[in-house]
Amino acid sequence: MLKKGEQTRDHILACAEKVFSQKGYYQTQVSDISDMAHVAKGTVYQYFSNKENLFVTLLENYLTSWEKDVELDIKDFMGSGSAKDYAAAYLKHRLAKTVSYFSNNQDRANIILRMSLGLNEVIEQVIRLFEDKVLKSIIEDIKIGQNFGHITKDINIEMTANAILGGVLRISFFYFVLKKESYIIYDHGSFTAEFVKITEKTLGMFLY
Amino acid sequence: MLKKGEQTRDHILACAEKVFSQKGYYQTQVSDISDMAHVAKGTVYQYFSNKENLFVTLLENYLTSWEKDVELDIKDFMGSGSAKDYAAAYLKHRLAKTVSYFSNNQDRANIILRMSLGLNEVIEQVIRLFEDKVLKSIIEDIKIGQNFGHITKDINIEMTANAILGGVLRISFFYFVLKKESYIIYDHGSFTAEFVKITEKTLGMFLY
Amino acid sequence: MLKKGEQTRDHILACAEKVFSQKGYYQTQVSDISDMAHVAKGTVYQYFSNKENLFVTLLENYLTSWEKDVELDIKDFMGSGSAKDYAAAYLKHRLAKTVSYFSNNQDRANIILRMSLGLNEVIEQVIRLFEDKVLKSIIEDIKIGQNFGHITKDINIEMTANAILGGVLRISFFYFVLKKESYIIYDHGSFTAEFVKITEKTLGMFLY
Amino acid sequence: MLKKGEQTRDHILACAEKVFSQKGYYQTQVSDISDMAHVAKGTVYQYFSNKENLFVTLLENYLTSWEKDVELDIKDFMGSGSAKDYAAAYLKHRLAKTVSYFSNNQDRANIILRMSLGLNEVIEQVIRLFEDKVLKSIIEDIKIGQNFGHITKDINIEMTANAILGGVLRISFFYFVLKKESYIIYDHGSFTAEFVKITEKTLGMFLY
DNA sequence: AATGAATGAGACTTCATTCAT
DNA sequence: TATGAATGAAGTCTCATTCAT
Repeated sequence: MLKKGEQTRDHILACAEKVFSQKGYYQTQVSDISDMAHVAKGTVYQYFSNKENLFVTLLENYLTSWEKDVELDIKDFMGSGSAKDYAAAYLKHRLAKTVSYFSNNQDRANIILRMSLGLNEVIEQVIRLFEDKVLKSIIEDIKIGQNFGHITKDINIEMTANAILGGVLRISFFYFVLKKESYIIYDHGSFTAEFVKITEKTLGMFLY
Repeated sequence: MLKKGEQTRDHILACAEKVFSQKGYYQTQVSDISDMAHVAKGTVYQYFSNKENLFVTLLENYLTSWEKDVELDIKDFMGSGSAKDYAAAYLKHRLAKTVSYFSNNQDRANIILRMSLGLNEVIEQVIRLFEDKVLKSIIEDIKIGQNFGHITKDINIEMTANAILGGVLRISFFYFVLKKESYIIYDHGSFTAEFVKITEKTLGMFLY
Repeated sequence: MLKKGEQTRDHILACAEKVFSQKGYYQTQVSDISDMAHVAKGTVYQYFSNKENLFVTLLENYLTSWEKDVELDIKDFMGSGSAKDYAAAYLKHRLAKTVSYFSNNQDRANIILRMSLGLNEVIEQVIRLFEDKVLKSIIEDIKIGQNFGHITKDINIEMTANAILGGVLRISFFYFVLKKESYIIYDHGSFTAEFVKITEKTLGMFLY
Repeated sequence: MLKKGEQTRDHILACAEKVFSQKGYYQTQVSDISDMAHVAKGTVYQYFSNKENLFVTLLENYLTSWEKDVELDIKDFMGSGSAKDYAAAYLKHRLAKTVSYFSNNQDRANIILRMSLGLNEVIEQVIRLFEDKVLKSIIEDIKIGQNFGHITKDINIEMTANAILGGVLRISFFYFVLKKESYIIYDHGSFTAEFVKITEKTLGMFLY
């Protein structure tokens, strides 16, 4: 069980997420957050050295939780056939998890995909860390795929990885932030399946 | 030849582009712009009702100039073979032009792809207009492709279009904003060719 | 006892009264007020949404305090003879109280009688409310006087009421704002008596 | 006939009167005036050293024109009976003329009665000059009346003069600025007659 | 651990005035 | 005589941050 202090901190963080997602970094005032959290402004400063630190804390949590989310859960793949099939399933898994990651928390999606860009150097650095991590994981996955033979070797890995990252981010933003209503028509499974199919084509998987 | 007033206005706009691109919207002060333009702060307000209006004017100009840039220039396609070939060339043309659009002016790329996001409702609306326009043009191009037969009909058009838009934006951002140095290794033609190739795969063009 | 916040607010209001009275609305800066109050500029904005609101708050307080001041205090009239005498005394009371109201606080007099006029629509409205209230109270008193028989019925009530209102305001302005030194020669009672005598004549009281 | 320059100057002055009357001194911008006059802002400064000077010029013109208006036009009184009657008629004449003065130009009335107060020391001084002049003329008229015997000697001249001045100003303001619609019900003659009747009572004329 | 009144640097914007044409 | 683009001092207001309680 969390101590009183921890609880307050987490509550402030949760409220900050909502407010930042709605208004953006510069347009939210610390008082918006403290108001929503029903604490005094000063209390926010007991847990976070300043507004930027509060925002960056959110972003860092996102990075951590994304890494945890896309980690392979080994039992998902037990007994899934040949090594090649295994590797393909692994890629799908990671793509699906990343999409899920955004669809599961739309404030988070909005902050990462829209609200964190071009703010200032400190924040920029953190968001870049996030994108780098995702980009590198895609690149790694592509290389694994090439080794296992379900992805051809004649592609521009970096550019393709960026194309896929762009696709993930844009589709997440489009369906989970901009057009929530149009996302409802999908069930989660078929939505992900569609997305994976598109990505497979971009990667040229199974085309031979 | 432009009148004095027009000249000043355009000069301010050009300086604003540079400053906004470097510092972002909220971090640039009107005085940064007037300083760079070597005019008094008040002069900025003779031409633009406020800071937001100045920024929005930039964005609106971008929309207009993108539309003009991707317009088909008929002589680019003269004697390009069958209708199907023609249509495919047309799609490539528009993709290539959009990528060029960003590579040709990096301040512009920086502003559109990074600095305009999540600022406030008015600005958001304009940037959304931009993205909408590009998205719609991709959707239209896909449909044309399907009619001409070089794009299969069994794809999720909206999601695919978003994947491609995401790819365009991310790749532009990555190579023209983030990693300028890594872009230099490409010549423009081969860069575009790579990009088009990836997109063709995403679209499943010529795969039958 | 007042809370800290209330105290500060009242203190700011008191200083604002002094400064507005000395310099007028547009010529006083918020910093003049905060300086005199020995608080930061921002503190003024904690209690008043803007400069206009601060000024209007003053004016509204004036309206309230005038109403309270001219309210009949019943013990002032106990045992004062016939109904007619009573009614006449009542009128005198209210005239005297209004004059006193201005003589008791010269900053207030200065603000109401000179500094609030022609400023802007919001402020104008409040000051008009004040004048309307006083005018209506005079009209009412005249009608009562006519019913009791000490004021003749053959007068133009509205114009007479305006003449009296103009007289009250001008005399207050002249003796309490412009020519304070010349007011000193009067004691308060004889000054008021003189004023009431003039007004009685304007009203044609007791002329038959 | 006026020269071109004189014409422009007068035209600016006329427009300034309208705008100052509508918006008040601080709320009107020099550009409001130049716009209405269809001249450039710079042109205003060819004829008036600054905004204040433009306003003061208006006020000074008012003073001059009032003096001219209330000057005795001797033929109005030819053969009007006894000296006493003559003197009484003279007083009425001046009161009536002053009321007419305001009713004839409502922008002027608005500026003098409302828009010139509490602005700044220079302007204050001019408006004070105006009021002083009118006050003195009333005082003088009262003394003449006392000499001729139609005004009693047992009145407080200064206070009475102020009461009358206040009445004139307030009634002018009320009927010519605030409640124009209610003034229309009067014909000018009967309106003035009512007003003079009230003033006579205030002065205690003919009460013996 | 929490409060919230107070701070004050600094942002945006206005507008009377100037001056080269 | 007229113009209107340019100026920049000065004003209002904001809001992240502090600190005594």
